[in-house]
Amino acid sequence: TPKTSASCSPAPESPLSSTEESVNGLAGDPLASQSSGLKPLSEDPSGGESQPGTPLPLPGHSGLSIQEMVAMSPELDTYAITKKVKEVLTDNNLGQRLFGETILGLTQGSVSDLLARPKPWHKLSLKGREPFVRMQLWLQDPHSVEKLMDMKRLEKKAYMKRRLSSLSDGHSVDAGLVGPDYVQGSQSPGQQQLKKPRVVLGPEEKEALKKAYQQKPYPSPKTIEELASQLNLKTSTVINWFHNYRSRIRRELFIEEIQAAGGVGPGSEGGSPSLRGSKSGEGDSCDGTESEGTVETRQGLGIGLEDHRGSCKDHDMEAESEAGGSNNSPAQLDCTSGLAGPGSSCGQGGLGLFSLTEASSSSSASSTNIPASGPARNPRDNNLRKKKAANLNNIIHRLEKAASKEDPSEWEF
DNA sequence: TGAAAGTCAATATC
DNA sequence: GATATTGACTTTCA
Repeated sequence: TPKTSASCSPAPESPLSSTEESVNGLAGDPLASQSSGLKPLSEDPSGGESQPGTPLPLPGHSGLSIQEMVAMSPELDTYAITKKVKEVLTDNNLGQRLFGETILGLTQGSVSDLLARPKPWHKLSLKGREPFVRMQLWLQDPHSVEKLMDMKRLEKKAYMKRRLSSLSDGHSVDAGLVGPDYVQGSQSPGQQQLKKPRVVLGPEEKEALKKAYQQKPYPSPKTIEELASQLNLKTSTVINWFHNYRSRIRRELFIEEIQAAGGVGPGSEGGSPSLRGSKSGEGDSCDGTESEGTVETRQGLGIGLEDHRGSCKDHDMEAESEAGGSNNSPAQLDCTSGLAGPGSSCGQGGLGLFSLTEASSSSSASSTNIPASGPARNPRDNNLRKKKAANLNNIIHRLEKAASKEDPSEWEF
C-alpha cells in the first residue's frame, strides 16, 4: 500500500487497527507503540474501565475486537462525538496528529476531516464507524486525556533526544518527529524520484469542473475526455475530481443540514442528530422523488447496524439535496455513562456514550433541505445553496429528460 | 464492475 | 507548528 512511508502512523496498516485488534488497546497504545517506540500510554489493559451502568461491553474485559464492538454498537451521534472530542482536544491542547495516530490509527488529515465533517452514523459503513466507536471509548475513559498527555510528553522527550543526538552527528532529524521511517533523508534518491508530484488544480480548472459538475454530476466518459483535454488534465484526474467532489459535497450538505435544522451545530447545544433518511438510506425512493413521509422505521436502537447505504447510486443528487433528511432529533444523551470526562458538560449533546441515541427522526421529510429562503449565514452557505439548487435542477432536468424517452436505455441515469 | 466510502499524504492556510 | 484542504489511491459494496 502507499501508506508505507508514514511510519509513525501506524495506523491503518497496523495490524492492530484492523481485525485482530482488541479494544483493550484503544487507549492508544496499539498504534503508537509500534513504530514510534513510545511506550503505550497505559499499561492498564482496561484502557479505561467503563463506567458502571454503561451498556457497553467493558473494554479490556470483553476481549471484543473493535469490529465486534462496532457491530454491537448502538447508533451513535457522530456529530456530538466529534464535537466533544474537539472540545477535549482543544481544552487540553492536544493535537490531531497525536490523537489520530494514537487513538484512531489515522493520520492528521483524516482526523481533521473526520472531526470537521462527520457523517451520520447510518451512512457509515462498519469501517467508517470504527473511528467513532474509538472516539466514544476514548471519551469514556476517565484517564484519556491524562494518557494522551503522557504520550505527548514522551514524544517530545524522544524528539529532543533524537534531536540532540543528531545535532551531535551533524544532521537534522526534524522529519523524524513524525516517525522514524519517515525521515526524508532516509529515503533513497530513487525512492524520492518515484513519487508522483501532486497535481494541484488551478482556480480556473476547478471552476470549470464545478460548472461541469453542476451540469452533469455523473459525466459520461466522453464528457470526461472532453473536460480533460480542454483543461489539459489527465482523465484520471478528472474522474478523481468528480468522485471526490461528489463525496465531499455530500458531507458538506450534511453538515449544513445539521446546522440548519434545529440549531444544532457548532456552538449550539443539543447535540446532533445522526441525520437520517438521507440518501439512499432507507427511505429514499429511487425514482428521483423524495419519499415524502417516509418515516424511518429502522429505529435501530443500535442493533440494525447493517449498512444501509444507497442503492440508487445514480441518484445521489437527491441525496445531496435532502441530506440529513430527517429530522434530527437530538440524540439522547446519556450523561451517566461516563462521558463526563475531562471538560465534559453533559448538557450539550452529550454523547451518550454508547447509550442509545434516539432513533430519531420521526418526521422525516420535513427536511427538504433546501432552505428556500432565509438569509444566508455566510458566503459558504450561499455556495452550498447554489450547489443544492443546481443539483436539484439537474435532477429535475434528468427526470424530465428521462420521462421523455420511452426507451429506458436512453435514460441518462 | 462502477460508484461510494475511507484514507493517505502533500500542500495550503491559519 | 497545528489544522484544513484535496488529489490520489485502496477497499467495500450493490
